[in-house]
Amino acid sequence: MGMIRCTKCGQVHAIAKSGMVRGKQRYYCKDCHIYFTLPDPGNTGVAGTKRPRPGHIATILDIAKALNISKSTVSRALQGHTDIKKETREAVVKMAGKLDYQPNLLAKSLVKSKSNTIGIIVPEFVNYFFPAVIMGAQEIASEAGYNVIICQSQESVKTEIANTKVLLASRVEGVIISMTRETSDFDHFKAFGRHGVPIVFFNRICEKIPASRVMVNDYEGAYNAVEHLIANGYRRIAHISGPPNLRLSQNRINGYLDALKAHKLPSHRSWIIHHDLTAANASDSAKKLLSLRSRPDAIFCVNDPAAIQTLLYAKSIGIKVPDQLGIVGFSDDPISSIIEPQLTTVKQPVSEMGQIAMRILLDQIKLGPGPHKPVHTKLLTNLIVRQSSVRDHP
Amino acid sequence: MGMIRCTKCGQVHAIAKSGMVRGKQRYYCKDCHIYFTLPDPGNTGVAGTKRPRPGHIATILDIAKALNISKSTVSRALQGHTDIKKETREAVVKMAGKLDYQPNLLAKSLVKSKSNTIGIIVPEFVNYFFPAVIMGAQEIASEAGYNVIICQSQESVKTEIANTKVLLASRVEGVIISMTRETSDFDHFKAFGRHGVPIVFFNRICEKIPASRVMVNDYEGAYNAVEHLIANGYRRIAHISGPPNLRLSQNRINGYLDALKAHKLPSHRSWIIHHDLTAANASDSAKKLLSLRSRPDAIFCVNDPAAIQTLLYAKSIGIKVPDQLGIVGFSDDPISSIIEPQLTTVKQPVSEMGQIAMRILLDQIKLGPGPHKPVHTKLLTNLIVRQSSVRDHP
DNA sequence: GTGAAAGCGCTAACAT
DNA sequence: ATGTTAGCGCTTTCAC
Repeated sequence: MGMIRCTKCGQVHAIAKSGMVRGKQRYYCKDCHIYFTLPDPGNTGVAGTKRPRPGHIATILDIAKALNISKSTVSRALQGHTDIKKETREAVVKMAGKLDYQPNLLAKSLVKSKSNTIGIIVPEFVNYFFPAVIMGAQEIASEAGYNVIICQSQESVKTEIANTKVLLASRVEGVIISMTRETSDFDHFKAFGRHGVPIVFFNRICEKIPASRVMVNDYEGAYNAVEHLIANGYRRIAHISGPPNLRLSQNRINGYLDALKAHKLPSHRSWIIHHDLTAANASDSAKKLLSLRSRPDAIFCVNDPAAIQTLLYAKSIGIKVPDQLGIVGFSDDPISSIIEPQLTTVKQPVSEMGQIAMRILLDQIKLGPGPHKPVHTKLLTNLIVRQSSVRDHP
Repeated sequence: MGMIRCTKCGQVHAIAKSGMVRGKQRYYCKDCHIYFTLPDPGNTGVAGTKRPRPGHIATILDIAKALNISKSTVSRALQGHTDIKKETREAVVKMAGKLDYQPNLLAKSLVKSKSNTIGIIVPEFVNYFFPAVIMGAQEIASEAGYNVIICQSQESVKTEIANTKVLLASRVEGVIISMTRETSDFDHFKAFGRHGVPIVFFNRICEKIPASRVMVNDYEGAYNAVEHLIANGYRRIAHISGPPNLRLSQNRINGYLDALKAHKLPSHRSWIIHHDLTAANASDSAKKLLSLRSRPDAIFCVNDPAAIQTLLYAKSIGIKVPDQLGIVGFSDDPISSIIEPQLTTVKQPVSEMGQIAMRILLDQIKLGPGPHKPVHTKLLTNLIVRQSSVRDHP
């Protein structure tokens, strides 16, 4: 073993290498039965005074060393533990400030097996709806001391699956989801359940998963909207619907159909068009409907962006709204009150939706692991009557 | 020590308690010099076969045990290390699936001192602008394998400071920021620099920090907008500006003033109103300007939401746009092309702004620690002439 | 009231 | 090709 001498007996003959400690070779003296490492050559002063390289972020250990106390004490002081001497706590806090200490949430989450993080998955960010829901949700989460990771699935199942992986890997404590328009396989959502991570669906819910849901009364909202059109003298009422696999599309169609039925009005297969919720596609759908030989005199749209495209298209080809065509949307997008004529719409409580979804989720988290009874919340919509559906002389 | 017997010699007299291991009491036999723990009473089978309690998330150790290999091998197999036997890798992957293994990013980030996470701080989510920028940014981040934590400061410095703390604690590798309208103290941003976390400001930049910036040519955009108004015969041109401490407000004011000066048109102190960028406040500002004895015949607005409120207010009191009042906005919000008359606006590349900010940030991260030369990017705007500023007979 | 040490789940350097 | 071990930064028994 060369010139290594035991720190106790000074002998050289009985020394063996024995692993590494903090990057330094550890030796073992077979005579003295002791382990030791060589003192740092470049640091002949007090042992362990290794000053932090620049760019090093201070840890509780740095604070502890600086104050000559243990890191447990520092940890306790920083957490506001009661049984810590007042002066000690003050010294720790002061030193933390001096060393520009920033707690490491990753380490904390790891040791506590609790990330204090909520995941949110939404399909897009383009329209008013989802950012507004997120605002509401984030507000409640912050109040409860939770952070939020927001994911956009971009209406792609593949991305949605990737999102769930990231959230799972980030050990979120719960997830709020509005699905992709094309999601029809739900295994990736089930992974949350298997790992005890509660889910709350909103708006675009998944019925195959026993999870909590926040929706609006889509059926009644649609029913009222169509009834309103009927009351205003419209008789040939068409519907631009959303993707057929979304429950909200089905509910709104049913409300639409039942309102027609209740008033003994005809419904045609060709008067219902499913579209994919993109703006371009909505205006195509409007075009299709308005080129029908049996042209509808009113269109109820699954959401405001579709209604707005419909309105714009009608105007562009010289169809007068509301005289020749009545239009009602769903959501109350800010554009609705600005476009001319102003859009009649079924207003849904958007920000509240996010708040309530988050409250339900936090409750489930508080209840701890194990499956809980899902909560199904149905918020109320109300019809905002504006110009696009009201004729002076029906 | 009661009835505890040494696992080697079977004696009882020389046993001492010696700390805890994995929740179990460890004992020491003074005769044999060995440590041991008692076998699990409820698990008399093979030692270490403790099956996972429900709700337990599988770790690499679980996979390792199940396959009777070491966790390093599992770790390497999962990372796609080259020097792993093919069969071993396949077995590991298969078992990972069977055990529903989900990697723990917190642990990985901790050990690698690399979180693969970027932070974004924006003032709000209400208007089109910030969500659109975030979309662009997130797109680039995902491509590079980075996750994003989005924070809303809600135009509150206090919240903004809290946001920086969270991001720092989450060990984000970089941050993209658009400041609060009221941010005038910048210490909380400096913390990022001190910890080697690069920042990129966009839109609402901070000049007191030597960080990268992404902006548009605010001055030229404003200049062109005002020159366009002048070309259309407007002479008494007012300006609804943003919060005075934002650089973009100053730049746009300067462009406005210089355009007036270049064309020898008057500028009045009372024709420039600062507002706080909320919708309600914008319409107040419009009201103020339009009640002036020397009423302006055109208004250039710092952004589209303000221009839209101005337009709505003018219409509400019967002022004809563009005949009696010319209006130009900034941004090209989707509403601009829908409102009537359609709004002339200085279009800025919104999504690109997010993309470029993220690219710059990722570059700085790649360069590693240490201060780097900040990159200042100025994107080009272009004037979209619509109806709100074009008179048939100037 | 404080310290010592185990351990959260993972990676990487070293040893074999 | 695989195992052993230390350690990322923190919390939390347990011991004194």
